[in-house]
Order: sequence, then C-alpha cells, then structure tokens
Amino acid sequence: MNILDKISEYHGQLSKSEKKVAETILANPQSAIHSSIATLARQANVSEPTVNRFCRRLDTKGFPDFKLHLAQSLANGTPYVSRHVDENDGPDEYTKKIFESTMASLDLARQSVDITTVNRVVDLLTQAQKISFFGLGASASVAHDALNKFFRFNVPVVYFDDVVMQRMSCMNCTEGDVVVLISHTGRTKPLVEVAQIARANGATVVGMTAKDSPLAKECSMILALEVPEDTDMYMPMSSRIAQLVMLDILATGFTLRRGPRFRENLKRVKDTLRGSRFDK
Amino acid sequence: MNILDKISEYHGQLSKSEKKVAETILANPQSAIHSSIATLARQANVSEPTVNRFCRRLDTKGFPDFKLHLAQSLANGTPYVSRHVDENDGPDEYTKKIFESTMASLDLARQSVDITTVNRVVDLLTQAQKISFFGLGASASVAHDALNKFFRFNVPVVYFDDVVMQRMSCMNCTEGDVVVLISHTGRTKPLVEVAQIARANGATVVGMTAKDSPLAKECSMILALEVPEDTDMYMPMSSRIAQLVMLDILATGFTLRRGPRFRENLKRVKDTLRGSRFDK
DNA sequence: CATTTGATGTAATTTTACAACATTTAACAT
DNA sequence: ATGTTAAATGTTGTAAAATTACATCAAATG
Repeated sequence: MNILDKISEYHGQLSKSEKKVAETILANPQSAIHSSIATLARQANVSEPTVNRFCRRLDTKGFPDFKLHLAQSLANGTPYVSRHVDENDGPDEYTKKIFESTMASLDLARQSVDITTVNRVVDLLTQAQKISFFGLGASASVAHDALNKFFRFNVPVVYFDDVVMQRMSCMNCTEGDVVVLISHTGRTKPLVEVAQIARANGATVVGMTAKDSPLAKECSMILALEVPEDTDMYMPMSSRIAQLVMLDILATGFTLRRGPRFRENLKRVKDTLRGSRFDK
Repeated sequence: MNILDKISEYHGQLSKSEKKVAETILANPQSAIHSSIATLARQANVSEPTVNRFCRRLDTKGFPDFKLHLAQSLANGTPYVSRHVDENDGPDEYTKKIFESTMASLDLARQSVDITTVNRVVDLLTQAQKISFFGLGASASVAHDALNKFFRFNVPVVYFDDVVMQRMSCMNCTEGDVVVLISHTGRTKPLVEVAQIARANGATVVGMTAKDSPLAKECSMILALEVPEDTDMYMPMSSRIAQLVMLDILATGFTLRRGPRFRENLKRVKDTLRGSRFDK
C-alpha cells in the first residue's frame, strides 16, 4: 500500500508534532528519503523520537523501514498520491494535484473492482433486449456518456436524466431488459424508487453505486467502485471518472464478446461521422 | 534506472568478492533491503567494507542509499503503460488494461497542460456574465458534466447538445459571455460554425480541443490536451476523461479564485441535496 | 625477484536510530 | 481556580550500523 496515501489517511490520528512531520515529508518526499532522522526532525521542528514515533504509527518498523516504504511508493508505478487542494494553491499546484488525485483514485478503484461481477454484467448486457442508463445530478452525465457508447452497438438503449421519464420508462420494462443505475452514494431517493419499479416489472437492475447503500439493496447486481470522494470541493470529481472508466470497460467487454465482425460495425459507425467533419 | 539490471550490467567490472555480494543480493533482493550491512556481509562471506565498496561501484552514495535504490526497483516496477486491449483478453485483462491506459493518458495529458492558459481561462470564467458549454456526440456528455459543476457557482450557465439550440444560443451572445466548446478532434463542422457565430457576437470562445485544428483556429483561446486516442475501439475513451479532469481543474480554480466565503455557498448547495437522500 | 597496484579485511571513528527517562502540555474532575 | 492524570514531546544516553583509515595480502609487471 502506498505510504503517502497512508499518511493522508492517518492524518486525523496523528498528534500535533507528528502532523508537522507528515507535512514536511509530503512537501518533499523525494528529499525525505535521503535525509537522516536528525535532519528530518530539524526540518519539521520536532525531536528525533517524534519522527520515529510517527514512523511506527504508520505500521513501519522504524525510520529506516519507513524510508524503504516511502522509496517504494515514490518508485515508478505508484507515483500518484491523493493530495487535497489547498486554499493557497496556485494554478500549477492545483492542476498537478487534481491530475494526481484522479490517477490515485483510479488506481484504488482498479483494485476494488470485482472481475467476476464485471464479467456477469457484460454477459447481461450482451443478452439484453433493451438497456437503460439512468442517473441524476452529476451521475446524469455519466449515464449520458453510457448512451453515447452503447447506442453504437445496435442495441436499443435508453437514457433519461428526468426522474419522471425514468419511472415511466421502467414501467414499460419486461424480462430481458437491463437497467443500469448510476449513483455514487446510492442514497438518492428517487433513483431507489426507479430501481424498485424496474425490478417489479421484471428488469434486471445493475447498480453502479456504493455497496450496502439503499440503492444497492434494490439492485439485482452491484458494480461497486471504491473511490474516496474529494469532499473538500463539495463536488463529485473522482467518483465520476471511475464510473466512466467502468463504462469503458463494460463497453469494451461488450465488443469483445460480440467478436470481430461486430467491430467492423463500429468502424462503420465511426466512418459515418466523416461527412460532418473537416478532413485531416 | 533499475538497480537490478545495473548489477547484471556491471557484473564484469566487479571484483571477486564484490561478485559474491552481487550474487547474494540477486538471490534474494527482497531480504537484502531489510538486512544490515553486517548481516549481508556475513551472508556473502565478505567483509562489511566490501559490501560498501560494491554499493559505491553502482553509483550509489553508500549502503543505505543502495537499499533505497533496490527498494525502488523492487516496487512493482510496472509504470502505467498504455497497452491495447487484445482480441483474446479475458475480463481481468481488459479491465486492468483499460484502467492502466486511462491512467497513462492522464499522465500524458498532465504533462501537456499549459498552466498559463489554465489560469487565463479561470480568469475569464470568473469574470464571465454567462458561460456556455457545448459539445456534440461524445463531447456532449462532457459539456453536460460541466453544466453540473458550474451551475453551482451561481453564474448563468448554458448547456445544449443540440446544434440548432447551440447556434441560437450563440446568436444571443454579448461581450462578456464565455463559450466553451468541447471537441477532441476539433474537426466537427457544426461546432466550428458555432464558434464563428459566438465570436461574431462578441463572446470569448474557449476551445477544449486539439491545437491547430479547424476549431482551434476559430477560438479566442485553446485549452489543448494531448491524449493518444484509443482508436482500436472506435470510441472516444481517454480523451473524454482528460477533458473531464480539465473541467475539474477549471471548476477548482474558479472556487479558489472566489475565496472561502464562496465555498460556504457550495456547501449549502450540497446540503440542499440532503432532503432527497436517505440518511447515512 | 623486487616492486607496485589493486583487492580485501581489521580496527577505529562517526553517524544514526532508538530506548528509557524527564518534562511539558492538555484534559478533566473536584 | 486547583490538583490529578494521561498524553505528548523532548532530553539524554546507548547500542547498532555504516563508513573511514589503515594494514595486509595477492597478483601483476618490469
């Protein structure tokens, strides 16, 4: 596990001086791995044992062990850390931070994905008579994107961002229909009701949402994505990106399942655009 | 650079005892990083200074520094690489690949971002009388998402995914209005026309698109994102994600520029949702 | 065969990390 | 407010670890 993330995660449990150590390390992790416990303590304005205690609190054997972990986190492969945007960050800083935390979130999401479920959902989708994508608020644009992907597959696809339309659409569901509901929290009341209606009419309901949420309980199947939401900004950010990547995966699985001839089809769909485009 | 490779590479230049050290480390690198110079020397049947000399020969500062390098080489050394999905990939493989290429694309995009432009666009947006987000096809859902972010800011925001509406909306533009046009290729004819109309009516047109594209030529300002599109799938995938992250950045810049009191506002917007949600 | 050069080990030195203890700070009840 | 307790932090000292300086040895060269 990435130590830098761990530092952020444990931040609440750290004491005042330990936080100073955390800040110093996060400010320049690269220099931290080349420092001795003494120099680091001096930089953070704390005593050496404090640094040591800090290391232990993060479940490492001591300072040298901590440096090893830190070095590994900094090595190629997991350089992306979720760092929160700060009040005084300039454009260069918040740009960097947002990119990096998005990548870090994707990394986490990747680890939390249950492949078996992905496979089963792809199965479902390929056999569906009709596929519906519904979401509300920020998740509406995710559903919108899903529409954009799946309509190319020559399957009946439905998308609404209007609850009333969603409910009506679900009333007309029949066995063989798949309804995909998107909601990060899974606590949006109207969407939970939509799930109930869809299931009552025989549709299979796939929830792209948090597990153990009210919405999850109403779904036939759950595609859970574990993403720490950036609540600082009061806006959904990373969660949405992870959902979109998940849709990419489902769409990819779909096309692979359909075989090479089907992909020829996709090419034709894309080629059709050419008429409305400037040449390269 | 990978130290393990370096050990093999330098093997010829090592002395007899140093080779013993090399063998011992290569035999079990994982244990080596947790050993002291003494234990390692004992295992290799050499003296401690020999181990130290061995470390120096590999251009490290000494034994601790060497351990750091070794640890980094051992940390899952697969940086995110854009690997294309293959015909015969199973769910686990394509899931992994899609996540990783998305992350790789974001990494590229991050490097290609021009901070100065970001800053200027944020400037523009904070001073705008009205902000419009337009896109077509896959980019429509990106614009949709932008609406979802910016309407929270208590600024007039407009979004349409219908060309006719977009054109009409642009006819009503005045000085001080900002129109953000989203298109990965920048070669969608109708959108280029929208740009022309908007500019003719005094709006500032920001293009989130490829530079040197027909659309870019009609824009007042370009937010270029370099993302290699995954053409295998005949679907926009990574490009769209990068655009969304860019919107997150703009939105974040916007809120930071507005100061802390403004962020209180955002909190209130979010709190309003509570009524339509199940409790936690 | 003497001499030099490089490799290796031994012993001393320095640096580093950590444990044990002392002091301060904060939190709480009285 | 005041004393009591527990947590946090710092101070001191020590053991371990790494590194240096130096001595010894082996091989190479003239």
